[in-house]
Amino acid sequence: MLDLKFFRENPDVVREAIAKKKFDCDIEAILELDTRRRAAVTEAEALRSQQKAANNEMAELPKGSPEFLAKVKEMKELSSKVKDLMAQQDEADAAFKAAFLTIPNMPHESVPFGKTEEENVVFKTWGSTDSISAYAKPHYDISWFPVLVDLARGTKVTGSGFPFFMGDVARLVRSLLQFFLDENTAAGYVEVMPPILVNPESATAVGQLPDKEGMMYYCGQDNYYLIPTAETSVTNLYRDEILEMSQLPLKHTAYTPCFRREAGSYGKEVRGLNRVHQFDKVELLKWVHPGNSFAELDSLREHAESLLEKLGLHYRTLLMCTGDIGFPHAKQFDLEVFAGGQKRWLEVSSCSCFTDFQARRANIRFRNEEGKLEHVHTINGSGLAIPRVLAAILENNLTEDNRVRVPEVLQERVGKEYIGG
RNA sequence: GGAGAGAUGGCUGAGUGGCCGAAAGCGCCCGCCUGCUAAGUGGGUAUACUGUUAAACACGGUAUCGAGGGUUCGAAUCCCUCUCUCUCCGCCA
Repeated sequence: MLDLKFFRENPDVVREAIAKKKFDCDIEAILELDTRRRAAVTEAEALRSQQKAANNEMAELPKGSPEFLAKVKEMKELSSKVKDLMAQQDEADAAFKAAFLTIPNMPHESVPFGKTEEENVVFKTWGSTDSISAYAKPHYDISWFPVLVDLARGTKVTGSGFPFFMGDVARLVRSLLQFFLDENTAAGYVEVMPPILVNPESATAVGQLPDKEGMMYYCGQDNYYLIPTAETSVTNLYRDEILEMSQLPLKHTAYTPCFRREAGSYGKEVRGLNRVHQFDKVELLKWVHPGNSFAELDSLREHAESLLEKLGLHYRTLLMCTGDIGFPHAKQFDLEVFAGGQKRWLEVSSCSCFTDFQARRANIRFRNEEGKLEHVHTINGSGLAIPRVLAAILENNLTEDNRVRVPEVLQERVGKEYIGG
């Protein structure tokens, strides 16, 4: 969420900033709710103050004395008034808070203006189609693909979009995860294995509730959500805590399965590994000093990019335009790998800076140079998401004899130079 | 799942209806003192919201003793519900 004072004092700035995003949000109505809430607070507290003063007087009076009894009678009336006003205050408070939480983060000034994904800016391209095998084909068209990535049986066991990875592909997946974690650890990110179910408070803190309610799987019996990304649980690791400035930047990496309902998506876009409901991802997260956040975003992005480079995968980095960045995001880069068989770019990482938007919701602060409490800035990005990286490897490295050459950096872990065929 | 105990400020830990935002100790900060890191001594030491204000690190108010409800003129203190922690039993990968 935004800084309340800033919002109140600069509604025009906020209105203008979020108008560039695709989210609807009635600033006027929210300002109104704020005014109403403050009036309610002032009124209730004035009366409450009166009540407290009277109570202190009563404490001095002898218990059963006539004065005491008279006071009790008098106070009864005030007491019920206080109760009413407090209830009104609570109601006004709740209404305001709920509305305030629907305001998205403001895009950073370095974010290009644009209405749709068409207007994202290609920030960087690495490699070329020269690296792609002449025999490349869409991964789902490789003859042995249905055997080693068994979507049919996954559908039987769970539902569509829950693949079984088999044999050498399973091993390749595991190797990728280990490779990413090892690289991230070497870059100073401390490994974490978090819970993959979270409570609603955690989902709210990162901005997934109420924005993306329908995207998450929900365990109603216990009121838990399955995480759509490790960000959801790991960002909450330090919720309601005060960090030491000397700890910043705090860096973590986490492997988790991720669950996304992706309701309503069908067709070519979702064939094979392009979009599944459960997938594995390694995430990178940072908690940083507000002064460095955008430089820290760049270094995180560059690290994520280095992973693709080490795998030898042709990719591009998009600087997302205002109309395509997410609800809690101030700035966002997407990394897209080129799948040479499908001849499509597939998103494998999204690296974002949330400024203090999440930290405010999650109440993550640090003591700054002046000893005052301040919210940290949070940054995260995938490093990386498995299925589409896997898809690109399968497509781009397909050989004449229908096998797939394992990227060199993984060959030792996989124990083979070629798989499939 | 069953039985019992508990949850208080950065930490330890008092406090069973009013004068308790909360004793005391520790820690931390500021000052004094002492010819050197120690001891002693005086003071200070939460956060959020809100009002006054041009604005405040200024002054005032309210809230916060696990969470939510209730009783009462008044709740850290009494009652109910929930959550979590610990101990014992059962069950189980």
